Amino acid sequence: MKVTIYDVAKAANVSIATVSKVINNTGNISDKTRQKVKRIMKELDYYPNMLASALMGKQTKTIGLLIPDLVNPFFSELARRIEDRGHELGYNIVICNTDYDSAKENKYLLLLKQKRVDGFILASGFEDLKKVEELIKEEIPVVIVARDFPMFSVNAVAIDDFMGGYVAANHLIELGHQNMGVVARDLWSNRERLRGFHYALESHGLQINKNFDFIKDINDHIKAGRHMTEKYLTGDNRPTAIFACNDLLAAGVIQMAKEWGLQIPEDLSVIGFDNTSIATVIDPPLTTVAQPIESMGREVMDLMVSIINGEKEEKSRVTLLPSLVTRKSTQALNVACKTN
Amino acid sequence: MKVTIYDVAKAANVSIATVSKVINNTGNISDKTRQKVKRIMKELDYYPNMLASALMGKQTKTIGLLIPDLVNPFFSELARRIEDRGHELGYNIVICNTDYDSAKENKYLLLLKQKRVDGFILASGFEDLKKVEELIKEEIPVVIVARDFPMFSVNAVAIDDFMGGYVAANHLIELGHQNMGVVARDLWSNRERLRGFHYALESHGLQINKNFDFIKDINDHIKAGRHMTEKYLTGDNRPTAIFACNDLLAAGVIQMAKEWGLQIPEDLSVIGFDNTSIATVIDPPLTTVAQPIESMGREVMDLMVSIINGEKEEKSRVTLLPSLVTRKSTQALNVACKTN
DNA sequence: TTGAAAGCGTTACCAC
DNA sequence: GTGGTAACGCTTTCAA
Repeated sequence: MKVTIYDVAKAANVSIATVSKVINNTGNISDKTRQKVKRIMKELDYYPNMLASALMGKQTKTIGLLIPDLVNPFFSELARRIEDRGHELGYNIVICNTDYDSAKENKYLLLLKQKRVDGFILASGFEDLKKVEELIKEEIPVVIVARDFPMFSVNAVAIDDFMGGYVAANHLIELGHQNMGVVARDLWSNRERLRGFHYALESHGLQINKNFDFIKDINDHIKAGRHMTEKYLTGDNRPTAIFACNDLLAAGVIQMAKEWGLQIPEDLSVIGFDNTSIATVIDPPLTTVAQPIESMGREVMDLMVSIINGEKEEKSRVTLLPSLVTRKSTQALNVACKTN
Repeated sequence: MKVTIYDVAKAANVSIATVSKVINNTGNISDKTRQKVKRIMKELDYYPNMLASALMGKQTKTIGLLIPDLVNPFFSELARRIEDRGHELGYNIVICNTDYDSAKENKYLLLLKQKRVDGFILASGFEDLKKVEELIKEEIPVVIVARDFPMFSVNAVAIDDFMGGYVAANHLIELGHQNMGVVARDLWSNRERLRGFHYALESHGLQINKNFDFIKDINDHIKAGRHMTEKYLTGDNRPTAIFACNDLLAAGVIQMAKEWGLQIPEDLSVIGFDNTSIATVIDPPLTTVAQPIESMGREVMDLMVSIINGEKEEKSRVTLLPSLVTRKSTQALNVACKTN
């Protein structure tokens, strides 16, 4: 059988209260007994049952992470950074792939509440915010990450998506592009990026390509990027540059453009978003708007822990700034292109 | 405060024993009380505290997954499939990035044992097997996945790595290649793949390129692939084909070869391993030896659950078979190449 | 068909 | 300094 605090107490000839105190470094106990108890614990290969201590009101040292899809490199990298920081701080991460499906979100939420996780980090869609409000009402720590946030008070860390779109647009404008397509999903963050993109264009008297439409295909970003690109290329008034709202979409754009015999960036400039590892894997290496994924992971975990420890009175929002990473997939508008 | 089974019992005018029975569908209770209790649970928004029931000997419905690195697409895809199947079966997954670091492995193992996870799935390196033996001795369910296994009795699911290497070699041999390089790490699975590769070559009287060496750089597979490729390209007796032991390494190989002005596959055939999502993202699309990641995830989780439920008397091993996925990065040896 | 009570492995308060 | 003991929220026998 498992060895418990009783076994240790008996073997050390002390009470369980004493053992508990040496485990937690609380109370006053003589150095002699402390040493003895520690020795016995080693000998018996005893390790405390955290379920029991959590039942007594201690933390479970476990955080639930709800994320749309680990296969998406942005999220797997984010998950990795969150887990890294969690590990440093003594927390384990339970990972949940939601697929933007609110039924799954709810199932996970309930299950993890039953397991008494110390808090939730939500990277998921959560277009429906009732559940988030519920958590807050139940006083369960929540932090939202990597999506922009609702109008009510909630802890969050995210980048300025509006600015990200703005940066992307300015880069293309500086390169002389005037006819730009966008590939985006109908999600909050993508809408914000689009808004920023629009904003930059408008201040230069430009508009995005008429053939723009939000993509519907949720399952496969690459396919979606390909599909939307085809639409741009078959349509009249072909864009000379495309802004894809994430790197995966951009990969699809590039694939399809190549299949059409276009050269990137000579015939079409492509800019992505996220700066995931695939940006350097595809050919040409992708110019993209970088999210500081590592900092985001760190910040969100730090924020979570400070909330758990009651160090935050007020809700707080951390906004990180995106930055342009220039690689080879964008270039100045080639005038010859206009004949297309 | 949290609502407990006592609150429900009081509100329903029954004992907590009765409430417990309706929660677990055990014992005999009249339909009338069952309905009443259920109604009250809803009204009070009651959900059972799983810590308490786990303390009483029930499962925690949580599995620890130790994996080297979520950023590696092979592992993130595997983790996703495991989590998917776990979710279907009512289990949550705690994810742990070990970076092949046995100190981290040990920390995670201990921590999760304290949290009384129902079992461990080990995708990590675990070249040191003492810890695995310890788990088995403690009768904690363990399944090893995606690495070949030690000489002692342990549950495992993996592909036949030897055969994978063999398949890769045969493909290249059929294409007429005679001078082949390999890019591999000094890990069990890679060694097996290499052994299979060798075996196929030898039965055709061939040997791998003399410049072969295991790569040491652990952090960055792409960089490692690039580096090893450079070695092959600068050395005399240049290979006409390269077998990279995973897709990421293959991506590095292709990058470097292109930088040297080589055309893939005209000047150099490249074959990868894993068939992760990046195989279709890079250019040209990568010919690779596919691991059936989805099946692996499913099998490993199913095996884990059957062990937890005591349905397995003996240890079992599931060996899945790799298969060749032909894309554009390999082609028949171009005779003109030999002048290189 | 229902309920009382013992126990799961801790922590924390209060005596001694 | 140390120990007894009442929680924590649940499951499970055993009586009623």
